Amino acid sequence: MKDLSRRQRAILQFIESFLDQNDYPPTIRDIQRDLDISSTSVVDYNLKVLENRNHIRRNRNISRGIELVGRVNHRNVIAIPVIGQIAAGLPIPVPGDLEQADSAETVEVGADFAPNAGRDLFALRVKGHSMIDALINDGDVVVLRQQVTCENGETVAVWLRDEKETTLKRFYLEGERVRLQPANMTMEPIFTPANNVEIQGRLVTVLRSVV
DNA sequence: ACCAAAGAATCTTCACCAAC
DNA sequence: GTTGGTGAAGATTCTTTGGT
Repeated sequence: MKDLSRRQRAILQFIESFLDQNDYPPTIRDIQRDLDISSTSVVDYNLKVLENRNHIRRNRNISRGIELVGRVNHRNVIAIPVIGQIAAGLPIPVPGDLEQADSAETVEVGADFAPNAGRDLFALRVKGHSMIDALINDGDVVVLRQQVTCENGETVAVWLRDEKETTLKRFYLEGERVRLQPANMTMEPIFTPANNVEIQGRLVTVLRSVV
């Protein structure tokens, strides 16, 4: 905050209080009017500075494309419990006991990411690089919707009874057997009898941790 | 400590564009 | 025409630096 001019702090504060009062960010002209600035260029200049210093993000393709960095708008956020890990060779907790899952850890995603989300969402932390073929890396969190059926082509977490493994793959039912297709085309799909497969949930989104 | 010069940061004016 | 936004050019203010 110390690296900001008085005007930049005022703009930042205005955006914050505007977001509190409304569910959408202000326009450049809103800021200009409220702070008694004579030109939109001043606002734009200061927004650029704030953007460079990582206080805000801007989407210039859309109107009202200002976003505060590091601020969560709780009205539009869903907290999802991280109930376990997903890794080759390790079973995952059954997402039936969501209620009592002592998931101290939760992840927050924007409501836009998971429309119509209810209590049926859960998250798993990816352990190891076993799913790098699905562009999912060690430490990422996958958000899944709890369900036992799915459409062909959907990416799902499946429990393989015989192998005692959980894996995240694209699901194709082909007669009596199931093809579990990795995202990476150079990798071989897994074929397994349909009754060996137990669908745990469908992939909703992947949260990548950038450290 | 004081002051002036130089450079950086900030602001203004004006013109312009695109979408509605 | 209105709204939301950008860009260029130049003016003003602030900060730093160097000389005394």
